[in-house]
Amino acid sequence: MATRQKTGRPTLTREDLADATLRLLEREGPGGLSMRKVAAEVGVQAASLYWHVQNKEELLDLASDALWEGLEPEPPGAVAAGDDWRATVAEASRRLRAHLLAHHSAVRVLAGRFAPGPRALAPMERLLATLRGAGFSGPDAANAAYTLSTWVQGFVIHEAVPMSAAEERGATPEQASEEARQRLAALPADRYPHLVELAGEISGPGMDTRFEFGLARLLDGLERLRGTGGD
Amino acid sequence: MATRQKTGRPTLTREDLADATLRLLEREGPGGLSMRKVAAEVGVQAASLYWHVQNKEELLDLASDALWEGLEPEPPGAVAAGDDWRATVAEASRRLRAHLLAHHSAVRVLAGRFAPGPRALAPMERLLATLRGAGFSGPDAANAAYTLSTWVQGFVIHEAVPMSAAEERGATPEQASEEARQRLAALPADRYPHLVELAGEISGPGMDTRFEFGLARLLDGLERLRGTGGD
DNA sequence: ACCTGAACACCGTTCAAGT
DNA sequence: ACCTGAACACCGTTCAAGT
Repeated sequence: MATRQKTGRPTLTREDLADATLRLLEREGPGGLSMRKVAAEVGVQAASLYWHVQNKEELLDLASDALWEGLEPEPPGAVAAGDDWRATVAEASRRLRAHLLAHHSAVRVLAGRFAPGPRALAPMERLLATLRGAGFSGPDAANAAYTLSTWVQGFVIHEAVPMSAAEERGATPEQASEEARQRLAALPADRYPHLVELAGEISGPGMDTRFEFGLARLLDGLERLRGTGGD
Repeated sequence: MATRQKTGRPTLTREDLADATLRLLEREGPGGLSMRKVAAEVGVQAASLYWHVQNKEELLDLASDALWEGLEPEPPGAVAAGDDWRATVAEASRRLRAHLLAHHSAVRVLAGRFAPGPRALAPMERLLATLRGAGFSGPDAANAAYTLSTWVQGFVIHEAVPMSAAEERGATPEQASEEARQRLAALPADRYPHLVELAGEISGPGMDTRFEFGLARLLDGLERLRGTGGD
């Protein structure tokens, strides 16, 4: 009894499994994930998953691709064409960061699977279009897009991991960053003079500022490559 | 019988456990890791690990910190002081990438744990020293170091994951990147014109070129912030 | 202080069997 | 074509007990 028909959908999709995995990850955190629980989440026995998916590995790959779902394109009207490629790229980067951060628990688990899946294609295409429209050559646009997206993802991993870890321990991000600051400040000043001096700057949590800093440097570097630098 | 004394070392260190975990990860790949196997690797029963470590989570954190071991400082004499901060930072970045890539299997598993542990302190201190020596303010140096290291780590994750995944399937990196290229080239050209056009550039495997591209952009952006742009 | 043996609840995966 | 039940080998973790 209690077969799947009650959901109304004819059969289980691989997408359904990916979504269920992501949902479970957000709800129970890392470690709360198992084939049996994913199966339960979609109303089926664990063994049934192996009809749709080869193994857990493949399920996690599907989930990591599903992470791109819901990343909205920046509104095209909000930004002028031509020379304002900087604003467009900046906005896309900020949206990507915010989107991934909204799934920080999943990011922590899926970080080791960041590889471009089918759902990452559309955002990548948009970024390439912006860059080519700004006058970058094909290879430069490809390299620039790669640099930007690896940076944003690396940034978010570093942001999401302590966030998710602190959450598990029941601490706020502020508490966690204050602890980090104290650890740095307590270091031997003769061996680590700069870490001690800059403990406050290093341990955040001015993450927005830090993101904008990196973004601005990257865009400046790209602008210089592009040849002209004025507005 | 067969107690630990035969190794000569008095007792098991947390460092020993971290090293054993890393060794196991490299040797058996992701999925070949278990408390029982780590215990066997150090010649002990699984239950004994819980004397040294709270749980598997903590063991993996130790291992992710051990990943920084063996990262050699760039030779100070190889690079002139003062204005050649670019060369020093570039060399440090290349060394970090090479070092992490030499542990790509571990990187794939530990990617979701990239947070600064005790062994990451020395490299970070060196980077900060270089940047401050180049004239960056404290906050700028802290932000620049953060940007650089998140980027390198994000880059390496994207490089290591397909590498390690291909290895598991018994394919070479070249085969894997050729497959990726074909998948991109086969996309509908009306929806993804740029991805199709740039399939070759995007799927690599010109990873060295791509790394140098990102590094150059980042350094250019930092140089501009620093104020002057000559040599 | 450090390690073992045995146990518990749970896990990923397979496979013959059902519809 | 899709799902189940039962089974297998293995897992993380606890805990009383040993030395």
